[in-house]
Amino acid sequence: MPPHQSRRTMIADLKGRGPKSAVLCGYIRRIRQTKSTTFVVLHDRSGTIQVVADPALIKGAGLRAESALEVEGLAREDPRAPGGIEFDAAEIRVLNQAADDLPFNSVSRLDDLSPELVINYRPLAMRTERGGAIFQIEAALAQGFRAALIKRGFTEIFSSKIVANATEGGTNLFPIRYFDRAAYLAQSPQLYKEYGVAAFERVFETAHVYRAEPHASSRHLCEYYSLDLEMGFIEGVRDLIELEREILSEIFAEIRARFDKALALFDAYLPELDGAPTWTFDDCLARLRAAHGRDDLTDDLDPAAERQLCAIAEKECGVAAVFVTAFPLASRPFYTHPAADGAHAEGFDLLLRGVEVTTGGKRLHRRADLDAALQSRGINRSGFENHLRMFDFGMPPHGGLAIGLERLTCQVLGLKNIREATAYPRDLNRLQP
RNA sequence: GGGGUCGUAGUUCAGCCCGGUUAGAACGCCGGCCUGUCACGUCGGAAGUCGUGGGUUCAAAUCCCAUCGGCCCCGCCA
Repeated sequence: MPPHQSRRTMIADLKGRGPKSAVLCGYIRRIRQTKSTTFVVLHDRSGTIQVVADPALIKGAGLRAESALEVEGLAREDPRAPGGIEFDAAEIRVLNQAADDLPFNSVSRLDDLSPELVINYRPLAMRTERGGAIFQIEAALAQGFRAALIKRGFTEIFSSKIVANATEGGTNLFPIRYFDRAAYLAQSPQLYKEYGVAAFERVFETAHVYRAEPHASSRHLCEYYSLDLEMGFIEGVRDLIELEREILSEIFAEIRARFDKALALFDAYLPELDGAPTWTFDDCLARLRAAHGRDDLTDDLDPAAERQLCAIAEKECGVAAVFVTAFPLASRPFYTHPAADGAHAEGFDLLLRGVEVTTGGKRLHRRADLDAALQSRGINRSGFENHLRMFDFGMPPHGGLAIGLERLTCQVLGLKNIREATAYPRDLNRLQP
């Protein structure tokens, strides 16, 4: 432990230890004054405690919520204190005074504030119980993804986010200047994941990806965090669906256990995905026609259909999630492996609680097939020569999937806007903080 | 990108339709009082270029036009 921390005791370590003199460091959550006593609710990363101080001790110190303090004193049990333990302050040092015009504080309800304000003051918002839990749970989801895959023999890769070509389609990339050449921010690690398969069979990457689509919606960002995996020697899309079922169930179980208390602050939903059905795109259309009389969908689902399908799945199978397979091939990227009928894709989406959180599928693994796919889509093959070469050394049959981390966090916690699960969102208008 | 809606103290809002005294409230902030609070209570105070620019009018937070921004829905996707 570094010397400057050696005197400090974490608040959580005071519980059940009897009277103990200590130095606490933390933030003020609340101040309550009476004539004889001032109560300061002090919070550190481990917990919260009521500090009891003589008014003379803090007279003129101008204590305010959110200020950073160091408090020296004695912890003791007291039935009058919240939590049964409190801290008698002998000395209080203000390490940094908070401003007197903060728009909210760490005990505010973020729901009562404008979303914009919450983003502009993100670190302060994260100091609230609920606002902090969102990002701790998001971190746990990403960490759970990595742990589940490492356990299954996947190797983590770190691909460049500066690329020369589009991987999915050419219209939605952010162009950047790379010295005297044109380059783009990567919209997906797709091609690099496939190279990873050629080397390691199973790889994953978690990183930001960039989409220059000027959409204004509650579930899109120009920069989002993608949980990506790719695996070799698969037989079909079922291998991928079963893998995702397993790892998500595993991650959700871990989060239910670890964030037991925090989850109560949300409309949380972390189901076992064993029961989630797998329906083909045509099955879905039939169900939507039967349940909602819809006959307006042809090549893709719309947001209303995604909500309706999850509701149907919940009713039929008890889980508000659906794996949708066999989308029409034309709506999928060039590297998509067709299903046996040639018209549909050997791919899938996972709809969770009404929103698409995953897209995955089997990829073309033979150079000639990729070449033909590029040609039939009218994509200029000259930029892909180097890419196609990577398929010349025994690229196995393979496939993979990508989960949008912020979307997953939203769906799991019942958040309404993806910006709630994005610390520093990038959208059409926002570039700061 | 299309449609809808909103922008007034630090914050959340009322006022706008039907233009007219010093633009209000709650919370927060500052100060006083209060034998231990725990959303403490209580008394007082400070705090607003009414998003921005233009127009109509004797007079604009209020009406008109433009512009910028927020939120919701759609398109598209993770």
